[in-house]
Order: sequence, then structure tokens, then C-alpha cells
Amino acid sequence: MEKDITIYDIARELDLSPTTISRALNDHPAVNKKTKQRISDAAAQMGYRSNLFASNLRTQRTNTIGVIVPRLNSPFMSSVLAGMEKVANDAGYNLIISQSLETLQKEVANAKTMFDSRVDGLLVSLSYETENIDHFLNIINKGIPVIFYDRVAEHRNCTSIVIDNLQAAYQATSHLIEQGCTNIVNITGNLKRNVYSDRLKGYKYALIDHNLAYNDANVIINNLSEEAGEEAAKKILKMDPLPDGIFVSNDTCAVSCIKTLKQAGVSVPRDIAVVGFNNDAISRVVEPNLTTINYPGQEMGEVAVRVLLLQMGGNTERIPSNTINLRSELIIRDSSLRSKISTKKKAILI
Amino acid sequence: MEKDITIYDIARELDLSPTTISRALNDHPAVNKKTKQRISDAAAQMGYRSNLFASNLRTQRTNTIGVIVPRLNSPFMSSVLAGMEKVANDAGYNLIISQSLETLQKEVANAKTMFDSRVDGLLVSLSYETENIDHFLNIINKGIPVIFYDRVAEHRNCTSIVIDNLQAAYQATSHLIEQGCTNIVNITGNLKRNVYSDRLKGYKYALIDHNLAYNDANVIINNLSEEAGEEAAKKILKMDPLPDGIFVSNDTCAVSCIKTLKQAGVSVPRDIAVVGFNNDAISRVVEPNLTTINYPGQEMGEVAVRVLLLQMGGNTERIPSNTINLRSELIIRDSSLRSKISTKKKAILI
DNA sequence: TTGTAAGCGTTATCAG
DNA sequence: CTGATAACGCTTACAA
Repeated sequence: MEKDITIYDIARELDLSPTTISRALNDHPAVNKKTKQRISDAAAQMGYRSNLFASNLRTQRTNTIGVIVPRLNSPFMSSVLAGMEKVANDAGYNLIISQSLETLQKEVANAKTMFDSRVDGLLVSLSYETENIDHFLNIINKGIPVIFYDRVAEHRNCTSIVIDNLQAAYQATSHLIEQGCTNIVNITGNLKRNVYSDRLKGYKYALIDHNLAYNDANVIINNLSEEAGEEAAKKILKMDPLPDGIFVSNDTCAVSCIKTLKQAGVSVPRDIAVVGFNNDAISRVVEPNLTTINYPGQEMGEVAVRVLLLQMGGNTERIPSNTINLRSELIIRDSSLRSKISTKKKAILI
Repeated sequence: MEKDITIYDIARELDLSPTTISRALNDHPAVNKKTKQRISDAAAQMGYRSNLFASNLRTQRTNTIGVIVPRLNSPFMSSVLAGMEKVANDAGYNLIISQSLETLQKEVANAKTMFDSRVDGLLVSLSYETENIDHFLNIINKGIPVIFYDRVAEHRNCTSIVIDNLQAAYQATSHLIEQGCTNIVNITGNLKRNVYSDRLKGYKYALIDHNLAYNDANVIINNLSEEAGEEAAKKILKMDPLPDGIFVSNDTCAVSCIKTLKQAGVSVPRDIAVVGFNNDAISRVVEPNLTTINYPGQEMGEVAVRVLLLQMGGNTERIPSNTINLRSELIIRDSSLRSKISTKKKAILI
């Protein structure tokens, strides 16, 4: 644990000034090429490493991007993070990641940490509990770019990155209707969050546009976990009449729901057709394979960092729109194909 | 973007010295309780935030833990990270996370970044390509604690956190043998990594101990991805005779393997029994449900950080053992239960 | 219990 | 092209 080499040590060694060393190491144009070479050689040989803190202290920048995420261990979020890390790392930025675990309390603490860590920019996806974004205001008001992704909030100075959840849900629900479903349940998450309330809207509008009645009793709100899917399925099994379609706001919950229904002797999609959301790996494994919305997580992460980098670069030409919409699409698999099944069924019956 | 408040500003405001402000904010005992209160009130009211860089520069500590991970978007790794973040955050540490994407080149770059960021401790799981840990030596030699987890390397000064991969694989393979399998294929990852070579050993020893021949031709080495599972299955389908059991080193690969086998008309477990590794969510969804090894990812992350904190705390009483073994266990599900199936089968045939 | 002053390692400014 | 000097904001001997 010997002492660190500083630019002073190099300066002494080469009989130059620390200033020149600093400039050379930062590839400043006003330094002789030969001296530059000598300096970088000496630095390497002496095992010099730049002290980021001194540098940060001086420059007031940190080369660090903060990320606040509801949970690290979700397939969707880990894709997002993978995309973020890739772009950030390529641009020479570090990522500080923290999770709110869906609580406001932790989210507030995380925001404070990010503030104190003086991140150059912040990426946030809100927790279930969050009611407002007061805890981000000091960051935003300092002029530090804050971008919300997936679970977003409105703020004049903040870009949001989302997919068109309403549209996606509308499409999913319409698909079920086209498959002949007339009594569709919607399982979704906390309506405080845009993603879930928008999906509920999409579901509702699709019903109305197809002249089907919307009914509050057909909406189940839970935390979309595996366990929640099981409970939801049990609730559904008690409904009379049984619904003939279910639109679930994520794949984890949809899959456990399907499992429970099957165990109870309900056939998917014949008795009940199911559509999920996210296109997690699990959706291609469950039987029948799950019809779902492809949500490009990795891309969302990449875009989020790219836009953040622009804004951190003092790019004052505002991104034209305050909201960036990524494309999503319905992927139709067997869990919703009633026409196909019933045709087959008929064929067999004959 | 006004100027930041510093302790000097507070000092001026309250007509005290910066020293006292600093001490008060750090809850130093030698400060009058009343002054402490006054100071912390003033700080809050003035919107003061501590400058971590100045503090880090002075104290030579960063309150930051670095994590290098092969990929962020794997179910296992995201569980590990969730565990790490939880413990680190509770202890007041930030997590800087970067991924090697299984390449040596990125891992080396990541190590350098962590070094330059002066992390107080480092958690590493090695990439596929890594041959040695030279790129971590400057960190280790500086006395910064480095802990390897899951995919580990040997170093006198570094603790490793693992499960007993050999034992787990031995158990998995023995289970297949007990189910009547006599011709078992092992699909595993790059043998440079302990996790995969140990699992191969466990497989081999189990065969030998049960008087079954070990055969190189029965070992498939790939990157354990979804696609790799499909290819492996195709390779297996060409084997003559067909094997009657497969032990796969992760669930993702095992599941896609099962899917491909089923599509080809092979019955699992009747024709071929399958065991996976990790106990990812997917293993509870595939049909038949996948027998697998429960690998406690979240716990591994928590333990890793806890041990790191001890070591960073200058806890010189070395952790007695240099390797920490977490418990893992075989979870038996239908994908490997041949005896049960054949019984059922018989019953039906009667 | 409080204060003075030096220094952590950089970089920006100004001067040569 | 190179150098002297003064910050950046905090902590810590040492002094009072």
C-alpha cells in the first residue's frame, strides 16, 4: 500500500512542471509531441493513475451516471440495464445503480445519494408508491439532466422514454376480441404508474370501440408477481360466468396465471385466451406459448443513455419532443389463438 | 445552476469556523450538542450538500464498491446484483457496476476503470475468455480487497464465494443414474471457468462411482445460451444410440434443449431425462418442470458484500477460510422422473 | 469546546 | 510551447 504516484512525481522525474504533465496526459494540443510521449512513457512506467477525485473536485464533473430502478432482478429491467451499461461504458461513463424495491422511502434515499454523489445525469424508473417527484426537484433544479424511462413522470425539464402503452394494450385487447373473446379480464399493476394506468385505458378503449361493456369488476390490480398471478387466477376461477380472455400487464404474472388455470382444468386458449406483456424468455417456454407485447428493454436502456449524454453535453437544442416513444409490437403465439384451436377442435370433432 | 453551498458558507452564516461545521456534520463527539443542532438546521435550510470528492480526496476513501459481472441480463446475475445492492446500500456504499460481456478485453478495461475510480473494494465474476488475473494484480497489490464470486480464481489474498459445483453436479448426475439412465450427456460451458470444469468433474466422478463409462463424446461444450441449447439438442438427436439423460449447466440452455427435443418427438423424461442448473423461474414453467440445482444468487450477492465490508473495515483477522461455500441443493421435478413416469405409463398400459 | 492552517491531486488562469 | 500560482471543498494535526 505504497503512496500513489502524482503528476508532481512525474514532473520532478522529468524536470518539467506539473502543469505540463497534466496537459500532456489530457492530450492538450499545446504540448510538444515529443514531451507528450516522454511523459506518457514515464507515467506508464511509474505506474501513475489519475486521481479522479482531485480532477472531479476541480472540474465539477464526475463522469458518472446514476440509475434508479425499482428492482434489479426482473428480466425486463436487467435488459434495460445491460443496454445502459453498454452505451455508458463506451462513452467513458460509470454507472451507479440503486434499487428502490418499490418503496418511496428507498427511492427518496436513492435520490439523495445520487445527488450527493454528484452524478452528471440521472435515469429513473419510479417505484409503485411514488406519488410525486419532489425528491428529484433539487437535482432537476440544479440543471442536472434527469430522464425518466418506462415508469415516468411529467416534468417540463425532463425527457421521458416510453413505449405507447395505451396503444399496445389496445392492440392486445383488440386481438383478444378478434379471437372471439367478449368477457375479458385485465390484470395490471398500481395505477399510480403510467405504464399500468395507460394499459388499463388501452384495454378499456378497445372494449368500448368494439361495443363491449367495460366493467370494473373485470379489472384486477396487484403487484404482477408470480404469487399475484396465482391469486388472480384463483379469483378468476370463482367468476361466474368465467371470462374468456385475460390481458395481463407482464409475462411473469401471465405465466403463473396460466399455470394455475391449467391446474384447475381450464384450457388455454380454448376456455380462456391469455395475452401477456414484455416478451420475457418465459413467454416462449410456457405451454401454450404466450402471446405478448414485445417491449425492447435493451434498446430503451441504450436510447436513455444516448439522450442523456446529449443533454449532459450541454446540448441546449432541446430534444424536439419531451417524450420519446419506442416501437413495441404484438407477438401472437398460441395462448390467444382461439380461432385456430377451435378450428382444430372442430376438425377433430368431425 | 447557482453555486453550491459549502461548509465555509455555513461557517460565515453562523459565525463559526469551517472546522466546527465539518465536525458537526460528521457527528464528531467534541462538538456542543446545541451548536450541532444549529449547524445541521442551517445546513438543511441553506440546502447544503457535502462534496464527496473533496471528502474522498482528503480521506482517500470513496464509499464505493465496484462490481464486474459477465452479463447484466441473466436471471442468475440479476439476483446476485439485487443482493449486493441491498447490503451495500444499507451500509452506505454505492455500487459501480460494469459488464465484461464475456470478453477479456472488456474485463481488462473494466478493471482499469475500477482502479481509476478508486473503489474501496471489488467484486468480480470472470468472463469466459479470462486466462489469468494479471489485470487485477495492481488492485490487489494496493491492498484493495478483491472478492471473486461464482466464477472465481485463486489468489492468496482473495476470498472466493462459491457453491460446491462438483458436489452439485455429482448429485445431479447420480440422480439421473438412480432414475435408470446409463448413457448421460453433459452440456456445459467454457472449461476455463471453475464452475463449468467443476461440474464436468462432478458428472465424471458420478459416472465412475456408479460403474458407468465416461466418454468425451458425451460432453458438449458451448456458451449455454438459448441458441446453444437448440444446437446441442440437434447434435444429441443425431447420436446413436440416443442418450437417456442430459445434465445441463444452466436452465436457459436446458429448457431450449428440451423444447427442441420435444419438437423432434422425443419424450422428456421418458426417452431422455433432463437436469438443469440454477433454478431460474423458467425451470418452473417448462413442461415437464425442470429438475435443477437451486443456486442461491441473491444470498451469494449479500454474502459477497458482507465479507467485502469486513475486509474493507481493515478487519485483519482474516476470514478463516479463503473460500466460502454456500449451500445448494437438487430440486427434483418431473423432467428427470423416469421411474414415476414409467410407472404411470405401465398403469395406463394395463 | 472551538479555531488555524496545511494539504489531498488536479486543472484554469495568467504570464512568459 | 511551458511554468507559477491559485483555487476546488473538505479533514485533521496542532493550538488555544
